[in-house]
Amino acid sequence: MRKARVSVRARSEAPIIADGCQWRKYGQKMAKGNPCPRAYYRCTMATGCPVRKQVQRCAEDRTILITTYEGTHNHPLPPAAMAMASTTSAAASMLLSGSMPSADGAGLMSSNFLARTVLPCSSSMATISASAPFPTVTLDLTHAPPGAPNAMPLNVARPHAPGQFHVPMPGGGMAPAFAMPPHMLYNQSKFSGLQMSSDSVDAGQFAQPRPPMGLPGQLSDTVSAAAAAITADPNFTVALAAAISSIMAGQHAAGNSNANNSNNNTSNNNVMTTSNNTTSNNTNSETQ
DNA sequence: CGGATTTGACCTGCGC
DNA sequence: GCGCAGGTCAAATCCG
Repeated sequence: MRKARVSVRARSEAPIIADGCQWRKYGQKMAKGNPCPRAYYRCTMATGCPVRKQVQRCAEDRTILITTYEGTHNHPLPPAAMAMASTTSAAASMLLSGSMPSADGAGLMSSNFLARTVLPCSSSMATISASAPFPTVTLDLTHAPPGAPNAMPLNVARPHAPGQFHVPMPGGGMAPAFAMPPHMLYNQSKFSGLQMSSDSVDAGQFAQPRPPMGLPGQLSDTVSAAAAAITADPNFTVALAAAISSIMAGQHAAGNSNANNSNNNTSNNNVMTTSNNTTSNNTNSETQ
């Protein structure tokens, strides 16, 4: 079963993006063709959490940090991360619904549709790769929001692999992607869940102690606060990284829950839901 | 002293 | 079959 990956290209001076999860470094290798070493991290927020991430600086511009997430959290994530996951899960759903073996045509088109539908306000660039060994969605945050001092057209220098699908997000800044009201975020998560499998939605999405339908007031407040914090936080990549982690978690949950109905999902195997996983202390909330 | 990081060795998959 | 590159392991080391 192929694993879906979500990679985030972000401009960061720090050696690693603080995404709210606890990571333990377990290896480092020099990648061919890149003078910068690639670091391997494993999630240590819960014992046995299979989530891993690779961190590598872009060879073309070392201020860009490429973080690739793989796997799924098997532990709960805080509501704030869940809210972010709702948005990013949309990107993941695009990936999973559009990167299937036969996704060269219609699949990618639907991805485009989803991209425009779900992330209408983001100026970030979502790249869906259907030809890669693993279905991969790349969120390119190197396009800083308007007014950002270090906004640079880095993307143009990046060689785009054939088969990759770029979805320019209309809108002003990337932050607005998270500026939607909480119910919107939740609807997004439902939407992305519905793109996949109903089982996934039931089993994986929001496995936290809360009603499956609708957003309780308390959670709504939390999410709202999180969204506000995110939008107000200049360090947007932190938030996104946490969200990506959550996405991957959702994928895993979907995969698990789909174990008994894989025949129903052959066209979109392993779709993700926003699920249960969650990063606990999000850096955003910390910084607020 | 315990946990995290470093780093060389080892394993595995893939291309030639 | 062989060599290479990516990924992981685990002992040594570092740090709070």
